[in-house]
Amino acid sequence: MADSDTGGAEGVGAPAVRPPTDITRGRRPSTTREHIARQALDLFDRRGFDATTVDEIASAVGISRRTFFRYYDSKRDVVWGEFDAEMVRLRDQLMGAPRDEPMMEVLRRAVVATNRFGAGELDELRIRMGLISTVPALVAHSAVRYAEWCDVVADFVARRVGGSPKSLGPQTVARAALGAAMAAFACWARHDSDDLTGEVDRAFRLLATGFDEKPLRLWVTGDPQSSSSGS
Amino acid sequence: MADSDTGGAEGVGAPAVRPPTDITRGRRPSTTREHIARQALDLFDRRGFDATTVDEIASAVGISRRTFFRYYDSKRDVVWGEFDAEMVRLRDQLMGAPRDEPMMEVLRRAVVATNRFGAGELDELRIRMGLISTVPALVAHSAVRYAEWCDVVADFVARRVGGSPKSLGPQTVARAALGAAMAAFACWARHDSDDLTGEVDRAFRLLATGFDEKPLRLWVTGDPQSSSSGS
DNA sequence: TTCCATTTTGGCATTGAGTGCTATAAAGTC
DNA sequence: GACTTTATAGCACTCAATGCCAAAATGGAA
Repeated sequence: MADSDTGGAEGVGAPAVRPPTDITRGRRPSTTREHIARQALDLFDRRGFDATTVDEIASAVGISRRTFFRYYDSKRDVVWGEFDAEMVRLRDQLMGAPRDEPMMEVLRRAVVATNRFGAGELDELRIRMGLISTVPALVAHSAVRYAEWCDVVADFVARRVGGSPKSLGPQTVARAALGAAMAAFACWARHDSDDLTGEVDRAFRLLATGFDEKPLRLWVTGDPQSSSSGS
Repeated sequence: MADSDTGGAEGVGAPAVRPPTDITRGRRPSTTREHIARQALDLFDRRGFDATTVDEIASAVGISRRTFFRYYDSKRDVVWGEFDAEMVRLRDQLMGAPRDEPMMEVLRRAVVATNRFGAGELDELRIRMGLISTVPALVAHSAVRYAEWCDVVADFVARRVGGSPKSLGPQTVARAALGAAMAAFACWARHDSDDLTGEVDRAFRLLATGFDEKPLRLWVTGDPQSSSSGS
């Protein structure tokens, strides 16, 4: 009550910062999540994630340690950035697909679509993905951050094949799909394949064939050091 | 430098405890990993993982906090128990399979085989699996603990289809397979399906068909509460 | 201008995990 | 009994994360 509501069901990672409307009352925030993320990623990239303390990040941004934790719930969360927003897109993509399109095809196209990024974002994204797939603390945290992603996929699968989203079928599809996506991300972040969506597409095509060994063209693609082009 | 090495490349989870042979020199250990695990799991089960401090575990066992960390690298590692030993079995199963047997069939049988447990172990295993798949800190840690599992599978796949174990194909199979296994574990730990290997088998059969929607018999199995029969 | 409500910030204290160092206790050997 | 080996306990320390409260900053109202 006593609140000029305008919707604003957006404050997932930003607790009190970023009010729903642009009313400017009270003290203005001294920084932004984006600014903090840029400074932090720069430190992570140069000194390493574990070797960078929250105090150093806060000091680089020009805020106190306590304020840092008002913008991000943890040091790890900085690396994920605005990941939550992408989940809405994934759900829309999955639920908006025609019923007669095969399930795994919908899934593949949805994941590919939600992972298209502009050329300007790719450098920072590669740093993020590289950290997520190599630093143990972040590899660990990814399981928690991607849990909601799994829920979205499991809901979609449950609608298609029936049963509860918690039952074996939907859960297996969701977690296997997550594995495929993470494999694509990690491979893209490792070497310099500039084609992130291509890697995702290939991973999901492999998944949808049940990893059949016969179509070798699906297997010999993303291997930069061995295959010398051709074939 | 200045270090009398004796080999001993076995100390993964048990740093100084448990020497390779049974020579009894020096002070004898005052407890065992198993004893600590039992006490800790009991506390986790009753009070919750996060609400249980290492001090409480140590006090329950009758050792000091510092000694606890000589038996386990972290509080989370207690829940995994002797997980490392199973990895050797998995590798043996995978590498010992005949070349003409289909890859995904070998994988399914290997994972099923390494997850057979005696009736006496199932109660504790369910507690472990329940914690691993529900407590956020453990869900997170699972990504790190299962990384080696993924490496074993990726090595196996790379031998079959060629290329580096780090390339997209093997990585995708490995991570998707891990997802399938985790889904089976979680479903088994949730409800009271006493058939753990059955769940694993079903998950890997789904995976090997590329999650084809048509064979409905694969999808409608593990769904205890809903499924009022009829579509 | 002064007071007030609102919102962000910063400092302080606290908890808890995890690590390094050192002294001590227990066991066998000479 | 002296010596070596091994495990333990205790202490100090770092760092992430949280709760609490006072102070600062901003706009609006009296």
